[in-house]
Amino acid sequence: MATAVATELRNSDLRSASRVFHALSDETRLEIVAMLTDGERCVCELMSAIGAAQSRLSFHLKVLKEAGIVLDRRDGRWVHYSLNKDSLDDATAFIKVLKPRRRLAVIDGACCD
Amino acid sequence: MATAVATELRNSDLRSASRVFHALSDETRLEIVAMLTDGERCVCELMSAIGAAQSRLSFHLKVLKEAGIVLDRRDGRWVHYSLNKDSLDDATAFIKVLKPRRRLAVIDGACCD
DNA sequence: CAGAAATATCAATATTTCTTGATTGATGGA
DNA sequence: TCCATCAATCAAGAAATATTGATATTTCTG
Repeated sequence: MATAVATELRNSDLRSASRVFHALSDETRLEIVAMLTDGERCVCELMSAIGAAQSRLSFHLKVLKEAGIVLDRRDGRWVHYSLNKDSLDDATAFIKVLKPRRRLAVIDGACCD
Repeated sequence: MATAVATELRNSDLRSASRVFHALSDETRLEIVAMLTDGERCVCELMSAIGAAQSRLSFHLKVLKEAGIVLDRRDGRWVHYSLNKDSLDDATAFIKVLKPRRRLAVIDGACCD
């Protein structure tokens, strides 16, 4: 039995939203995103700022990239990462859809029995 | 070396934010939250709507509750869950802090070399 | 061209999270 | 009180994620 909202949300929406939220669910990745708030950074800068091993950082950057949260740009030997503002807007929009709207259950009376 | 934003974000903020995002990172839990958008529901309703075993649902509700996303209310034999609007607002506010602000790296010139 | 630097990838392991089935606790009705 | 119902918890196993160290790839420099 689908609710109004459940009907609005396609499965693909759920999947991509959960991927974005998963990408934001790790403290290391949040630190990365916070650093990128000031502008793009290369991996080497993130490494020293965050104090994580290179392969570990690379792993987390990949998660963020696959979720669409960051973009990468190669410049010679360096790869610069930056935030994808749109993806954060999408996340915000998704949360907005999830907000309480009306209290049907209370209006309708008890659910059960 | 902390950025301006990193300075703004205390560790406890990162921890609670990652907990909230983790709670939203699972499709089953997003379905639950979507259902609760229409108002509070008891576990039995969620079970049939979502088609998940009781212990599985209970597990996910606990994750949501510990992240502060849902509230529970006992009513006789039933426990009703509802959304905590504030927590979703907090998540939105947190994402807002994470948005790109200016492009220091570009203004400053290359990071490396 | 050889070597170094920056980053990605891979394989192995560790850690965390999820699912399932069984048990337990609480509540209300006969 | 006894039983049924609703929901939380627990234990065990499965699955997904994360970490580490080693290796591969690309690009720059001498």
